[in-house]
Parts: sequence; structure tokens; C-alpha cells
Amino acid sequence: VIEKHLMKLRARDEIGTEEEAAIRAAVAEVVDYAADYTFIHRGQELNHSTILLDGLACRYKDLSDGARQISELHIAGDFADLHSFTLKYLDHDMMTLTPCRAALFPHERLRDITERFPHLTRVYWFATNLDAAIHREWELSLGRRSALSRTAHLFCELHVRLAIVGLAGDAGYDLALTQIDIAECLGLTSVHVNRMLRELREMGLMEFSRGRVTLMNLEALRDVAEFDPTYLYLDPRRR
Amino acid sequence: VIEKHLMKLRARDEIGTEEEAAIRAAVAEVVDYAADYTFIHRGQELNHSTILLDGLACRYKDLSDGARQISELHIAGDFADLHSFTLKYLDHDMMTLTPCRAALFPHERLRDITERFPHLTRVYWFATNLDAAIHREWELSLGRRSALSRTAHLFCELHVRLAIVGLAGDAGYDLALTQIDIAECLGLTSVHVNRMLRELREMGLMEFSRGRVTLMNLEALRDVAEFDPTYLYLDPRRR
DNA sequence: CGTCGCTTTGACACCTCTCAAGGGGGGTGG
DNA sequence: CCACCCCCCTTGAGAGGTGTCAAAGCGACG
Repeated sequence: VIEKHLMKLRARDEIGTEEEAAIRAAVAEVVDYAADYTFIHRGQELNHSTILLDGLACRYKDLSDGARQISELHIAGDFADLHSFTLKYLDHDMMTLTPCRAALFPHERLRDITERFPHLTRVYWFATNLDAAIHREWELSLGRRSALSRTAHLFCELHVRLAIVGLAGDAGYDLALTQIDIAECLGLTSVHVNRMLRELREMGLMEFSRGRVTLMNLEALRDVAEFDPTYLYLDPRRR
Repeated sequence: VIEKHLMKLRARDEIGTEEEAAIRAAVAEVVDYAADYTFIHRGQELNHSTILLDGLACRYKDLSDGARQISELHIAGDFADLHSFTLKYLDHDMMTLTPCRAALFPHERLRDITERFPHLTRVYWFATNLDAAIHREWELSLGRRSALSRTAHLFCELHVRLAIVGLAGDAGYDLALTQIDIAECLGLTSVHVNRMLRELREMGLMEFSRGRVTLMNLEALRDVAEFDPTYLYLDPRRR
């Protein structure tokens, strides 16, 4: 069930067979969530972490006027809340955006892994640091990129991340998000996201329609976004 | 030399005497950097991490037109680039904003710690997750808070973080930043930061002048910022 | 005591938001 | 099977928040 998770880990480091066995053994339960279901509430005490097997989920925070900011999107294979292992409770909510299947990983077994597998511990530590790197890139987008560039950047990031787990090709990828969801990632309104998508389409770069992203000119799209995949750490110089 | 670092760790967890000794023993060297010195370049291979002993530093990324976004500020006691231990190279630059003193921590000794001290390993893993939590809060600021609220929020965060290491009191704190630096944290121009600071001053909330923050009405400032310190994880429910 | 960088202020431009209205598609119930 | 309905998408017009440009003031340092 966790093949995509292993694909993601192996894109950055080697995972031995004993380590793989330990990961597989740590899965306690597989659960299904409906779309738009908040499966972790801020402040809630947690004793397990969640690997996303299928579907799209996100971390988000909001303000008193209801404005919501998604701080990261999660795709199949992501350890969506691995950080809860050391944090014990989260500062944000986690929500599904589409129907999702997930594997639950008790913290107790993670702790076991940290005491028996130092290398695997570093691999998982790395995974949470990768989430932080994505946060930093989004801070750059939110703070300094124009709405058009920021929109292009999100689709470039998802293209790379989905390709790692076999869910994207050169032509494009499926992405069951609404323009409202995208607006909440980008710090824009859905009205403006709509205008930016139209502009990207009229520029001949990409199209997003009915849950499908069609890449018409990836290179030009990356230029608009100033997309540099360094922050996704696919160049494994480690160990 | 690392007293502030220990204060920061102990604000969130217990550190035993053996662990403290291991930390002290891991410091290889103490160095001084001038202000505005980029001490880590993106992509550069790293074999040590840096604890900030004194001064202010930051992580930043920039775009081709020169626009710069600071993704996190670091104060005395912070392990500024602990994440480089698992990442091996960084996706961003690190720069001093004031003259700084720093302790260098070879990755080799950190690896040693991860193999001998599972609890301390989790403490340091937690520390990198805390940085990610700060990134998420900044994403919320950059994406959804107004310029005024965002400005207020930064000063609330620094007040809490500096107080943990004994560098802030109820009256205020020293902060040797320029309005340009603040603008680069907030995704604004320095001109607009200046206007927001004037507004906060005229509202009787706080004043920032010549490297000194004076808190005139902290409660009201926090209201404007919608500041909730949960994301700084000062409520230790763990272990 | 001059210089250079930072701060402060004003006027104006522009990017993105707000508000509003109509269109479309898929699911659900009759 | 059809019709309705509810989201979501799309587009336009106008408002407003923040950026740009410019100039003067201030302060620290050599």
C-alpha cells in the first residue's frame, strides 16, 4: 500500500530492505476520508502520523474573518503530518481536498524506528526538512512573485512532485482541485486565479480545466514562474 | 557560550546533564561575522551547522529582479541551519543582518549524537520542525494578513522569541534591523513598512526607532496581529 | 564637517480585491 | 429520465491597498 511513499523516499536516498520492512510493519491501519474533511485539528494531541496513499490533502491556517491560507499541499506518498511525531500537536489543521486513503503510523512505532534505525531516522528527519523547504519557496511566492508567476510556480511544483510518484507525465497531470483551493494556496482570490489561468492559457503555456492540467509549453511556464527545483532536493548528495 | 541555546531548548523540553555535556562537546569553533555577510550560499556543500550566539541573521531567497524574501529571522540561541545536517546543502542563502558571533557544530558530531542520544535527536528534530511552524505562520501573514497586521505580527513573534533567551522584557527589546530588512521579511516595500510603523505608533501600540522596539500596548498589538503563540510550541506536552 | 545610507513624506500608478451577474456541469430526487 | 439545484467557473466594472518615484531630513561615522 505504501509503494508511492517508498518511491518518494527513494527519489532522495537509498532505503534498505530491512528499513523497508520496518516501514511496512509500522502501518497500523488504512482509513478512507471523504473530501473536505478536517482529519486533524490544531492543538489536538496526536499519537500517530498519516501517510497519504491516494488523494489530495493540505495543511492550512485561517484568520478570524475566515480568510484561509493553505501552507502546503500533500499528494499520494507524502507523510502528511510526520512533524506531529516531535511536535505532539499541530499549530494548524489538516484537511482532505479530495476523497483520500491514508495509512496510520503510530508514534510509538516511529519512536522504535528512531531507536533502531539511525539512518532511517535521518531520512524521516530529512522528509520534514523538505516540507520546510517547500514552505520557504511558498513564502517567496507569497511575498515577492506576481500573481501570474506564483500561479505558474504552483503548477510547476506539483508537476515535479507528482512525477516522482508516477502521477504526472510530460503532457500533464490530473489535479482534482477547485480554483478556490488554488486561491487559498496562492494568497489570492478565486476570481483572480481564474484570470491568471486564462492568461496562462492565452499565452499558450498551460491549461487547467475540470481537474486536468495540460502542459503546453513547460519550459516557458517555468520561465514565467522562475521555477528552480533545487528546493525539492532531487539531487542526492548525501550519505 | 551556548547558554542561550540551552535556554531555548529548555523552554520546550528537558535536557539532561549528559545531553548538555554532549552539546557543549560538539562545538568545534566560535567565529565572528561582520554585518550583511552571506555565510552560507545556496547549493554549497556543508559539513557543519551554526548556532547563533549573538546578533541577528536570516534565511532568504531572491528573484532575478533582485526582490528578496527573508523566510526566517534568527536570534541568539537559534540553531540557524540545523536543517543542513539532513539536507547536506541548502536551497537558500544565509546572511547576517548585524555583526554576529556563532558556534560551529560539525555534522559528524551531530551524527554521533543521533546514534547515541535518541531523545536529544528528537529534541533537535523538533527544533527544525519549529522552524517549519514559523515558516507556516509567515505564509499566513504573507498570504492573508493586511500590511498593518503582518507588521504587528512580526514584532509580536520577536518579542516572544527574544524573551525566551532573556533578550526582551515587558517594555520592549533591542532590534538592530533596518526598515528595509523588515520589508524583506514582510513582503512589502520599505516605504510601506514606514507607513505601517507610523500607524502603529499613532495607534499607541508600539514604536520602532533606532534599533529599539518600545511596546506601548502589547495586548492591543496582539489583537491587531491576531497573534496566537501556539505555533511557537511553548506548551510542552511531550515526552 | 561632509558623506552615505536610512527614514520620512507626498503624489500618483497599478495590481489585486470586491461586488455583481450570468453560465455550466454534475449529482440528486422525483 | 428529466429537471432542478448547488457549486464552481467566468467576466465586467469599480474600489482600494500597496508599489513606484521623487525629494528632503536625519544621523552615524570617518
